[in-house]
Amino acid sequence: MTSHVHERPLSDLTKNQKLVFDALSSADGPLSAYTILDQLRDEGFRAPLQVYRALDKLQELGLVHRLESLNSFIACAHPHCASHGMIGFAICENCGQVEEFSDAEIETRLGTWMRERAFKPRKTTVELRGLCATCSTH
Amino acid sequence: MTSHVHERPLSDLTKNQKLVFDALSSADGPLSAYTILDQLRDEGFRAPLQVYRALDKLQELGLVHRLESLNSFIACAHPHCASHGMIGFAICENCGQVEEFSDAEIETRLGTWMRERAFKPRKTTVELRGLCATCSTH
DNA sequence: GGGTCGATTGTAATCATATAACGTTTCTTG
DNA sequence: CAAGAAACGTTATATGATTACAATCGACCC
Ligand SMILES: [Zn+2]
Ligand SMILES: [Zn+2]
Ligand SMILES: [Zn+2]
Ligand SMILES: [Zn+2]
Repeated sequence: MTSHVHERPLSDLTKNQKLVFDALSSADGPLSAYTILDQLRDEGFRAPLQVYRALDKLQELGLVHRLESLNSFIACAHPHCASHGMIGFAICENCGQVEEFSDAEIETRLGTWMRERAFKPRKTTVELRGLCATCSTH
Repeated sequence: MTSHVHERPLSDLTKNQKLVFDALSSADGPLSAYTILDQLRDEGFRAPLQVYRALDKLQELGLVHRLESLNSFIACAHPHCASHGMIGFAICENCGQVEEFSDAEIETRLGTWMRERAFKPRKTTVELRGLCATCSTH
């Protein structure tokens, strides 16, 4: 049954998808597709497409997010992000730390803007780049 | 005198900067760096760096914006965008149209979020991808 | 004019990110 | 089992961005 979006359990992930997801989950920051590829060479990964295909699926499931301004990927910090319309990221350009957040007010505001213009959203990107609290005081 | 940021008039742009800016201004949508390069071959452009260097400067001056989710660039639709902290783009994935906007409320909200966490912003990216009014009804 | 310094330019080589194309394998369902 | 859908493996290629180095230009001062 696929008439609506299920919460597919992690155990339903394929081998490659699980490997990529685990790599992202255990990382302490975002990873590029090619970094993931390198980390999974020992597991049999040979080509970028193996990573990109897994990433596509994981993003579809809401388990992974793409950071557009970094061309890299990060495991979702929340349980069920697929339900959110807007997800934001604060990215520290010094230490690489990424904080994921959402804000109902911003979501509403963007929703209003789009509705007024009959713009039908598919994906919303909000990325703040700068220095985190720790890095901005050093 | 360079003790503070001047509004450098367009006439102060160098030859390459002006060429790149004109290419973006006369385009009806965002252009990639390599598309710009191709368009400027007749003007003597030979290498990507000639484009990227001009783009860097133009972005610094607030005359051009980078669309992170498209890896491409667009001339600013407003006179003095450098003064805005937050600029948003609504990008139609069907026709390529891009609408630039700003929203004081969202800006405030993001500002609050960052201040509370002592996050020092350098660049804020807000990009809505989807279908414009025209394309979503066809 | 000559000297100096910073910004800009030209060019080649290289790195980094992402997809196309094609065939095979595995999973699911009837 | 048959048949379609999804995932996979592999090669080649497309697209986007930077490093490195030498040459040139422009503003400024002596
Ligand atoms: Zn998330
Ligand atoms: Zn930091
Ligand atoms: Zn602008
Ligand atoms: Zn459209």
